[in-house]
Parts: sequence; C-alpha cells; structure tokens
Amino acid sequence: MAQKKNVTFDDIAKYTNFSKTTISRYFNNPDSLTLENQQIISEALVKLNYKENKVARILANGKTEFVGIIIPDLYHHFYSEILNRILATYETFGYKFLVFIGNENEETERQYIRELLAYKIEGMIILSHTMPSLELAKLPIPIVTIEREDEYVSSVNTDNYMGGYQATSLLSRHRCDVLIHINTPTPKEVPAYGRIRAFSDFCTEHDLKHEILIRELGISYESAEAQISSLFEHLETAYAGLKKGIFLSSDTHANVLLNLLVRKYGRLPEDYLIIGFDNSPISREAVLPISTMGQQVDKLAFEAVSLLVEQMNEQKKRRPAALENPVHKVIPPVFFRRETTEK
Amino acid sequence: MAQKKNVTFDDIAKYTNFSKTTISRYFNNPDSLTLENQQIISEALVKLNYKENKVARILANGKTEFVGIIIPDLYHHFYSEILNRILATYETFGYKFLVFIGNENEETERQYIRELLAYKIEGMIILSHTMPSLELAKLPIPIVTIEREDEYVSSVNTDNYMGGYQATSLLSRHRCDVLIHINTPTPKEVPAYGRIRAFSDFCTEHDLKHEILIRELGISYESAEAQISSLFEHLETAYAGLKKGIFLSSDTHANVLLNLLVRKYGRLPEDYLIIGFDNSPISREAVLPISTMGQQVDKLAFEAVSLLVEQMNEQKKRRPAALENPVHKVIPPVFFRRETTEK
DNA sequence: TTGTACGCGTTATCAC
DNA sequence: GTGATAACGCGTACAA
Repeated sequence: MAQKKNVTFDDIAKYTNFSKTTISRYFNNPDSLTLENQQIISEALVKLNYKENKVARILANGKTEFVGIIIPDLYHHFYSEILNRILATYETFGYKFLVFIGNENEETERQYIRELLAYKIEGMIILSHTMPSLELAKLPIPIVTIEREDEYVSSVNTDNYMGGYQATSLLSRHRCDVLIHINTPTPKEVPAYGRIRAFSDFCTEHDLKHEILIRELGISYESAEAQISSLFEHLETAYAGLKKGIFLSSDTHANVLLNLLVRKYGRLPEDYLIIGFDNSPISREAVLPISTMGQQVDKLAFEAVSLLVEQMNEQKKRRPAALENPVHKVIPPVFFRRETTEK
Repeated sequence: MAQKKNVTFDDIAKYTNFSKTTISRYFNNPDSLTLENQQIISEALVKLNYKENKVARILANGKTEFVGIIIPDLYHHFYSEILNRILATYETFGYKFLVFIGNENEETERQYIRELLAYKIEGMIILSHTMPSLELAKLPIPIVTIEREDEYVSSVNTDNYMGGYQATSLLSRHRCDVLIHINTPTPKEVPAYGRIRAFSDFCTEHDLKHEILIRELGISYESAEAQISSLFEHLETAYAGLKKGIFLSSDTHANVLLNLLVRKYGRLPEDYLIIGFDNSPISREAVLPISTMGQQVDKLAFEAVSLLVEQMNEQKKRRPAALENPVHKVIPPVFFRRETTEK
C-alpha cells in the first residue's frame, strides 16, 4: 500500500478541468453544480479511485465527529451492553467513538482525556467513577455521564430510587414478614445509592420489619459467594419460619443467593422471595429465572448520546450558550416478574 | 470553548523567539536542542497553556495510531471480554481504537470500513463474520482476524481442535458409556468447527459410542432452552441408565442443560457429566460450577494486536515487504475442572 | 455557477 | 543547533 500517493481534490480538478473548490463543493453542496458537471466529477471519482481523507477535512473545518468514552470495564454486563448501545448510535448520529478503559487511576485517566482532546473529540461520555464531576465540568467540551456522580455535569441515570421503591413495595405486597436489602458499600453521591434510600424509606414509611445488610461483596463470584453465604446463614437463623422478601443490589448477587438456596434445598423454598437489579443475562440464565428491576440500557445509552449531540451542536453555533446548567435525565426502570417472586 | 483560538507552534515560536521548526524538534527530537533552550520552551508551553493537536500531526506525517475494530456484538461475553483486552493494549502499544459494531450486513460493513479508511487507520482487527477474508485481504492496510474464517488474512485463534479433543478425552477417561456433543450449525471454515471435528475424530479413533446433535440454538436463552430441552428428553430416553458425557459448544448452552437437570432432579445426577466451552462467567455463576474448556482471551487479544503492530510497522518501512503470506497464530485452550465432571 | 488565494497546525527538507 | 519554506488535503471567504 501507500506506494502510489493518494488521489486528492487537486488530481480530480486537473483531470476534470475544474478547480479544487468545485470538487469540494461537489461533496459539500452538490446542488450548486449543474447536473452534468456533477456527472463528470462523479465519473472522474471512480475513474481515479478517489478515497476521501477525513483527517484533512478535520484540520480544515475542525469537525472530527469523534466522541470519547471512558468506561470502567467490560466485564460487568451493564457496561458492555451500554457500550454496545452507544456504539450502535453511529447509525443515527454518525459520531465515531474512541474508547478507553478507565483503570481507577486519576492521573492515567487525565492522560486519556488529554489524548482524546488532542484528537479534537467534540464531546465525551464518562462511565468511569474515577474523576470528580467538578473536574470534568472544567473541560472545554460537553460531557455526559451515565450512572455515576454527576453534580457538576450533565448526565443520564436510571431512576434508582423508583426502582428500589417499587421492588420493596412489591415484596411488601407479597406479605413478607421481613424485608431484607443486601448491597455493597455505595457512596451517597452515586445514583445507585437511591436503591438503598428507597428501601429504607419505604420500610420506614410503612412501618415494616426490615434489615439492611451492607457488605463488601467484591467483584468476583467467589468473594460475593463467601459474603452472601454468611449473610444467608444469618437469615436462616434470625428469621427462621418467617417469609423473607430479599432485594439485592444486582442480579449477580441475587443469583448467588439463589444458588445457595437451591443447593441447600434442591429448589427455592416458599419462604424466600428474591428481587435483583439490572435485568442482566444472569437473571434469565439462572437455575430459576430471577425477578429483577431492569435498567433500560438502550434508553440510557441513546439519551446520553442524544443529550451530548445537542450540546455539541450548541458549541458549533456562533455564540455558544455559556456554561449552561447541567441537565440530568432520568430513565425509569422496568420490573420483570419472574419465578423468584411468584409463590 | 473554542472562544480563544488554540495555542500553536507559531505562538510558542513568537513568544520564545525560536522558529516553528525548533518547537517541533522540542517534541520530536529534544536532544537536538540545548538544555537551556529546552527549558525556555518548556516554560513557554505551560505559560501559554499549549495543547497538542494530533490531527495536524497526522496530516503532516500520516501516522494516526488508529486501529479499526469491527466486532459482531458485545452481548456475548467472549466479544466484550476480548474487546476489553484489546482496548487495554493501549497501555502497551499506544494505538487508539475506533470501534464499530458489525451488523451482519455486508454493505453496511463495507461502509464502516470506508469510514475507517477515511480516518487513515493503520490497521484493522476483525471479529465480525460478515465479510469473506478474500475481500479483507485486498484492503490497503494490515488485517488481523480473531476466531473467524481467515483463509486469506492473518489471524489469531484458539486451538479449537485441541480443546475439543481434550474435552472429549476427559469425558472418555471418566468412563462414560456414551459421549454426546451438542452444537449449533457451524460452517467448516470457522475455527470453532474444530470442536466438532475433534469430538468426532476422538470418538472414531477410540471406537466410542457417541452422538453429535446439531440444532439451531438461536441467540436467546429461551430459544436455546427450547431446543436443548427436547435434546434432553432424547438423552433421557435413548440413553437411560447409561453414563452420559456431554460436551457442549458453549458455557451458555452447558448452563441451560445443567438447569434442566437441576430443576428436574434437584441436583446433578451421577450419570451426567458436562463440559462447556469458553470459561465465561456463567460457568462459575451457574448453580453448580461448570467444567469448561477456557479460551485464553487475554492472549488472543494481545497476540492479535501484537501481530497487527508488527505488520503495521512493516508498512512504515521504505520498501514494505510485499503481500507476505498470512500468519495464523494459535492459542491453546485451558481446561477448568469444576463440579460437573467430578463424580 | 465557478475560480483564486489563503488558512488549518504540524512535519520534512534543505540550508546555514 | 537552528531557521525558512514547502508540503499534507480540504474548506471557505471573496471575487468574478
């Protein structure tokens, strides 16, 4: 490759006896040429086998149509699905995505951002939790975050509070004697904290017997199993004979509990109801399909890109609206009734 | 943003009374400047708050450090993990990745490739199965594929044959009375077909009673469950009383079968041994940890990028080696012995 | 409707 | 060790 130099507007211009400008217009404003001249150029393009060079175009007009993404990892299904959906918006908006895996190190992520800015990205979507939104807000391009601390930047989040409230309410309607919430330590600024608040609020408001169990559940199945196993023993002894409604922070953790139960009893006992969160694949693949409060990942992703595109367009105007206040969009969760709540 | 124009080499040159050239050299060949002049420029950079512009650099020297990726989806854990690992090689090689989700449509993927080439990517990694390798081979940049048809392009694949052979061999050593392989229709050109060939070869060579069950298992849990459920009934009747060693095409499918068994019997019966493929999370999260032939996804990804980098470097030389023959790297699988083969 | 001339920000090629 | 100048390929006033 790269042996022969690439065909440029100049070559086409010489070949067709037009000027570079006319060739450029053929691409950007074809109606300003006569139909026959469009024909001539069109034929010359195939004849010479012209390939566009967007790098030159960017340098000339500044529009890269690049969006940067920093995402913590792709092991959690939530992240990989949301990335999938974000990338798929190419069909709608035409933006290309430069993706970095955040690695929990602030200085490294700053480096990623510098690199992204050097490539003249027009906006960024951040899912990584590493950098405070206050710092992100100072960047010279629009930022949209998804499901992370977002005080100073625009964001799209699931309505975690509503999700937690509905899940708890549903367990309560099933006349459980005690309601349990199992979660991993969660900072108050993170949207997912709403699940804990909602559980607590609902139980307090309705004067229900309940317990909130916060443990460091780790990221591996094994560490979660170790922790939840001990919580399970606690439940078995403390609430023996009572009907237990258990709302867990994720489907992964709900599945761990379900497995412990099925291994012990060969089935899910009558006195256990389980609700997970996320509607991730494991909730359907589990030994019994797990009822779950699903995040609408497709909408989260689409709204995030959509919001970002709006703000990027604003930047392209003559006099961009000054640092407008952050916009926070909220997407309602959707409940999936499955076998772990049907008794 | 973009209110104030960006600081350029020109600005720095004027400020420091050097020429643009010297500023450029400061970045690309600092040793050619005196230490004190490096100091002066260095200070000017922070003073003026210079931000590099890689787009201009690309236009001038042609090196984008971009690699294109076309991947079928991120719902299958294999793909999301491999993408994760590929993106993570940024730390090693410095290449940035432009990612497209292939959507099974040849013309659309061709469009993606045109777009990628317009951005002057230096190479591509293809996981999507849509375009024949013959066509890929004609592109003007190096290509590396992963786990797909690869006759005419370089590739990195798992040693599927070895994986299938070892899995079958292991089941045979457990003295199963009959060996079963369950798979979805797989074209012979795809590396994963080696699993079927290996199963068949091993059974034939060792004169073992066996059956290969190929069904369209679909992509949803529900469709797989429907198919495997009927296969399960077949196994229960056709091989009642016999010890069955079952090797499935993926952990997802192995999990479906395991669930059917546990739901029916409350546990995994003695006369069933199960081995999956991939070592995906479900193999650990299942109600019983599933024995599986794991792909070394980290190595697949690293070797793919590594191979691509080699070939891209070759292209940058004065006289690039002509269309060298495709290189096919093979990564051995690793067996994970878990509870579904331990009786 | 079409053309001229210059700008975008960096690197490469010579000189000195 | 440093500088002047010409690329790189396209967009865009401004003119015609």
